[in-house]
Amino acid sequence: MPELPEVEVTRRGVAPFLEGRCVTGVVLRHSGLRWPFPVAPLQALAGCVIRKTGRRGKYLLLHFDHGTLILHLGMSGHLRVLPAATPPGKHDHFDLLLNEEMLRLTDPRRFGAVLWHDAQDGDLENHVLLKKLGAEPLEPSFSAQLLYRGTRNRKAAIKQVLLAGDIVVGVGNIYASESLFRAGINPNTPAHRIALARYEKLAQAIRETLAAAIEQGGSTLRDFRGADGRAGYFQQTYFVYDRAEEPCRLCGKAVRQIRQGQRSTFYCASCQK
DNA sequence: CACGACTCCTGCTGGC
DNA sequence: TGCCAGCAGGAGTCGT
Repeated sequence: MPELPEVEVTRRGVAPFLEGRCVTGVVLRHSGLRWPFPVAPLQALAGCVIRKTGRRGKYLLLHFDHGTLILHLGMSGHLRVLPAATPPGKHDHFDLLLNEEMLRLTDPRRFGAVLWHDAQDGDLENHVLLKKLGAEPLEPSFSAQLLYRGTRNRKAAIKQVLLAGDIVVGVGNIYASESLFRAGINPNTPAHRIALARYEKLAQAIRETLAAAIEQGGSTLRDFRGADGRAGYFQQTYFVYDRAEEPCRLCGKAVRQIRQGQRSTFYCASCQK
């Protein structure tokens, strides 16, 4: 399930094949994913050059002179660069043609998105889906202070606040559990009751968790081009995620699984207070 | 505003 | 062996 590290690794994997390349057409095999495809703007991309790739939270951005293509992988989506003649599979919903190659979006569960932001509609940062997003966790704007100040009136559990994405983006269900474990914070703790010193540990834990995941994903970069790779996912070793009843890697006590807002959370009651 | 429930979708797992 | 309920999950939307 793509979280920020997977999305960033995807961006790095496909960027060399996209930046500076001219779009020769698009193919749509479905009316849309989470939202209907923006058919007219997509068709108008033929002849336009992809200037640069980017990322905001879990949104992948392809910048053109006249606007930006916004891609989201949902929880089952992945992108690959393939020969243009590659026959489509059942869940291949969108191709961006680039002469003899193409960028293909596959998404079995169709939680993903393909959207267009026109430069005439103002700054990309003001796009309805992007403007409420919190800080980028791997950029200097993210800090313990930001977490602390942002949570003074938040009584919800810290795990829930991290997932909400309005203070910091890109911390999905897996990395929320992992980061809270590394910081030694119980996921049930009301966010406004956590002191600045503990947010220092959490901010550092989030940075380290995400950076380590991106580094691990680096080995899959070449898989984003070609038909035989499994681009988009990479297996990792987790401290607590998906390890219910297994021994904590630090203290050996059984990892607990609880439900928070219809989502599974994993933690060690002994190491996280 | 803050927050929790609900929702979209398909593939996989477990129970019978 | 087959069937089906339940679960997984990002994040927008809606009701409170």
